Amino acid sequence: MKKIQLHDTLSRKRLDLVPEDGNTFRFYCCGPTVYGPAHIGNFRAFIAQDFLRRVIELSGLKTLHVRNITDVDDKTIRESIKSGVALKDFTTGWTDQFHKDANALNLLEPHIEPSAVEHIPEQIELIQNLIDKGNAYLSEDGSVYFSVHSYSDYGKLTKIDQRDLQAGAGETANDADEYTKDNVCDFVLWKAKKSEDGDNFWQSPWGDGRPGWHLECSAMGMKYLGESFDLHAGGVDLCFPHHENEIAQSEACTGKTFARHWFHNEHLMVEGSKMSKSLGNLYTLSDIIGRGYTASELRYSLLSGSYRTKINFSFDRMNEARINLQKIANIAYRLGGIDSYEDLCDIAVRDSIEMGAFESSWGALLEDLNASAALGELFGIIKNLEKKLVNGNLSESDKKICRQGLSVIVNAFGWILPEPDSLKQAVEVPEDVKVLAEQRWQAKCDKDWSESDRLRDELIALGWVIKDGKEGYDVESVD
RNA sequence: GGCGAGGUAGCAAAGUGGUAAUGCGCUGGUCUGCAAAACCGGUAUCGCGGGUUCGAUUCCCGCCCUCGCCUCCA
Repeated sequence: MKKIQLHDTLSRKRLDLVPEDGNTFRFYCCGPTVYGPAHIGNFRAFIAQDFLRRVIELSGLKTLHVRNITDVDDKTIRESIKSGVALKDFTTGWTDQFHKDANALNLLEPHIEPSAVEHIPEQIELIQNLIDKGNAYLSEDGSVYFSVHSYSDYGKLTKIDQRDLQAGAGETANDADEYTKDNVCDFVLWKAKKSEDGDNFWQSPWGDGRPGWHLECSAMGMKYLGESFDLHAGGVDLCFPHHENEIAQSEACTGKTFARHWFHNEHLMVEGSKMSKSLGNLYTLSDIIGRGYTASELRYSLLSGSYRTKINFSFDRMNEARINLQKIANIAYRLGGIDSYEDLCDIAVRDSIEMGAFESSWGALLEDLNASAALGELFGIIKNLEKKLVNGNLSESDKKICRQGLSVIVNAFGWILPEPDSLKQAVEVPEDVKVLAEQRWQAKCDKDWSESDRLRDELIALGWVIKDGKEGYDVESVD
């Protein structure tokens, strides 16, 4: 089977995705900061990562997927204190909520989901290492900073020139911290205890305090995936400074390449601008469901454009998702259903999966997860298949292969399909509706068109639509 | 100012040096008493101006516009 190709932010090239150990693809995703409900923009990132993982696994590779929970940082501490709940309880509540949403969106569970607050010893060790190597220094207030000057490759991910950093420093510096830094671009590894942090501090060789945000991902990534691993993922906004800093502190410490491949998804936009609380254009999964849409429809929407392109969220887009998912569900039903993800992965590990007519759609996914092209191919294939099914030109063995091919595509996108239309007719029709429908059919048979049309309008008003056939009719619920 | 993404039909969105997938919508047809549903078909010369080329939407140069990052952020 063809290799997966994926764009790499660091080299800015499309590269073959190959696990370093030739066996298991090890990757790290920056997880949620659990201080409130994740919004659908956050989920775009997690869905993109899930999509990547599914394609990798369906192509026959094993993965080791680590996604952290950020449960100690400025925001979690601030919000927990504001709500009067202990940090641990506060973050546990939002972590649970995140899991519920992730589950509804059919995200595969990461193999390891480390919590930052439970890895403080590892973070302290990393800091000590950096101090010993001369890459970090202690400031007067007991904080520890990473010295950007000490790492000559600083800025390689986002192509930042150190001179530019210094030039821009005067404008972007945080006044409160400025005097403690050799260079304003130095970033904090260990934050000295402050009164506003309440009880949320830990002991360290440099006094009480807490770890800096950038550090946790380096510490946990290296702990679970090794000093060098296959891929690191996150939203584009994390490129700088978060990932740039992760690279600096990790590589300064180990002298090895931190992540071999960088995967960044673009933002989700709403009404043409970035989703944010201040603009009031922020949606959570609950908001979407409250509007009558399903999590799967959201998932379809968020994957219907390239992960590297901004997507403008809209309810028109959600409606389109609904219609298309229904179309896919209908063909899936006619082919005999969808095979489970686990079964498909089992086959993929042993052998390449036969894609049959769906080869072109799958091929598009292997080329930098080209979802748009894959969907384009998919609908073309579906159209052909329907024609064959109608004409009875699809043999049982072809049908079986098609079912498998479609199953791979459906599972790669991770859609949970709705009931096919043909099963929806089984929905219980109320007696009075049945009576009206029967009366209409009679009127129609009697060629009493005005009465027939009147009864049909009446049924529509009740929310039922008549679909006439040659020998009879069906009654279906509108929507 | 620095870095980055993007401008393709009403909307969404791929793609390619040789006259542009796909989905929604719209529209014509078949079917129907008329509809609905279904099926068949139609629907763009690719931001603007130059250049390279036999030929550019696709390559190069300039310009305009949109958006993101540069402070926390998926």
